[in-house]
Amino acid sequence: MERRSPGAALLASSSPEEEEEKSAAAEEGRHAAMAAAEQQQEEEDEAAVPVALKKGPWTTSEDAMLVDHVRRHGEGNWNAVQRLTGLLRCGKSCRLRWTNHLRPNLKKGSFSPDEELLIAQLHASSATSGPAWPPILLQLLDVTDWWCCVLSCLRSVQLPGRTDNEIKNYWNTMTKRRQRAGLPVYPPEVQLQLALSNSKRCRFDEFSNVQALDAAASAAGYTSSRPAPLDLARQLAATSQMVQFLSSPPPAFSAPASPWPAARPFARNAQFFQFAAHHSSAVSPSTPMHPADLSLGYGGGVRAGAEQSRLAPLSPASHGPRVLELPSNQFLQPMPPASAAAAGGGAAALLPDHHQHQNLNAESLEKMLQELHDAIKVDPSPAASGGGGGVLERRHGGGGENKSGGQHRDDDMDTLFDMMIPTLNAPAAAATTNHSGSTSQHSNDDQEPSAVDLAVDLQATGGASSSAQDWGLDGVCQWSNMSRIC
DNA sequence: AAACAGACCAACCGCAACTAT
DNA sequence: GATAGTTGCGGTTGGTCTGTT
Repeated sequence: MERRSPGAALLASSSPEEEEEKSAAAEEGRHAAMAAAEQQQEEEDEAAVPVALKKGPWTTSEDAMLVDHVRRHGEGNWNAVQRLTGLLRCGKSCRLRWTNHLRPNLKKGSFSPDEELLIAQLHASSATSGPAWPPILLQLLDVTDWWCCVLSCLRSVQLPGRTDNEIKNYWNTMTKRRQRAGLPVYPPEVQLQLALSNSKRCRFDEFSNVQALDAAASAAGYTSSRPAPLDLARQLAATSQMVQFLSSPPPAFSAPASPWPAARPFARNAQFFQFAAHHSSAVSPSTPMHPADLSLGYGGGVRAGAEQSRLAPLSPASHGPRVLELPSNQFLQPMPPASAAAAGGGAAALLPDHHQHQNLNAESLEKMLQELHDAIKVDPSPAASGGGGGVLERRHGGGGENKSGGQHRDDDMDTLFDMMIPTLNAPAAAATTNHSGSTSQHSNDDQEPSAVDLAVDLQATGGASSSAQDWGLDGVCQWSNMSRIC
């Protein structure tokens, strides 16, 4: 039951001729709109009467005006839309319309089993850690928010093209349905995840009891149409690659003080990686944000000490032609390989070759990650560690010395590697266990992967998100995927 | 065929957090 | 530090579609 909005139809791909016609029509409409807007502005100035903003469903012409506005000015500053285009919609409504319907690379249609499971996992973690769908691994590992942000890179590709609203609606509907049916909201593997989040010091072999989980899944009413369970284990395995890479060589690793507040970690993360052109708050490639800067921004909004503690550019390529941030590069603007790699984050590095996007240069990605690793080895400045110890210190009792926070970070990292490294050291056996167990339970399931390799099987971790068409749009890596989970 | 209920989804609202001035 | 503007998130509502009776 897929219903396409007028806006979706507006953005649907078509022939070049049609595109030209559309473009011309849009241009014409834009001029008319601009003229109307100017006239309206004059009238408003004269009358000084507040304009009655329109509510309710959007029309195609309104969509066209909004799309054209974003095409010209980029995302952000939504309240200017009404002023610049004459669109009788409040900025909030414009943002919502763009985000949920007009934005390119939106994924419509029903959720796949992979996505459903991921949503359950993400929701389960948010149930224990607060709002904003935090990374599931944060609760499992209790690592610093810095790591939270790194791991968010992985999560960002899990549900590409899905909007908050879409996920929210799905979740509300699904939970209502399941509760009405007397079934548990979370699938068994997510319940296990919740249990493990309490124990924290879980080990990989705790994930290997696939048959028991599948039995529980059947008992709980989850059908065999979903993929093999324990994708969480694969996520952990895939994530551990990222973690291990970033932390190599492990003894020298030193994570900076937690730079971001616990809430909305991913918004911060997106800012960290995006390049600015329009948005005032974005980070330009020539002025990369050091975590310490951000830590100073925590609470006080100050970026003192930025000059002496600048993070080296993630990649030399990031000095290349300036690319627009989110809204603009979605309009098929080329992206430097390193930028594309950054957009892909660690997850892209974990993609099997046949799943990697053509623009994702493995070497540049590796280089970027190495630079990132080097950057996070930089000791946080006193100001940063003192003022921005922030989340970590609060998590561990708050107000502690920097040294104390560092010790906690060490503990966190011990926990992290204690869990992660065995995943890498013994992936084959575990994969075999997982695979065989799953196959026995899902022998009729066409979605069962033909070969399970914990070290590289990101397809399982990201579900449908790992396909090339989901990751890229006509050769452009989807930066919007970095801004949120959907 | 009509009426009804449930599901789905777009849109709005209120609040909180963040940022710039 | 105060304030206004901007943005994001979660809850909620109302319209539309679909399946059932």
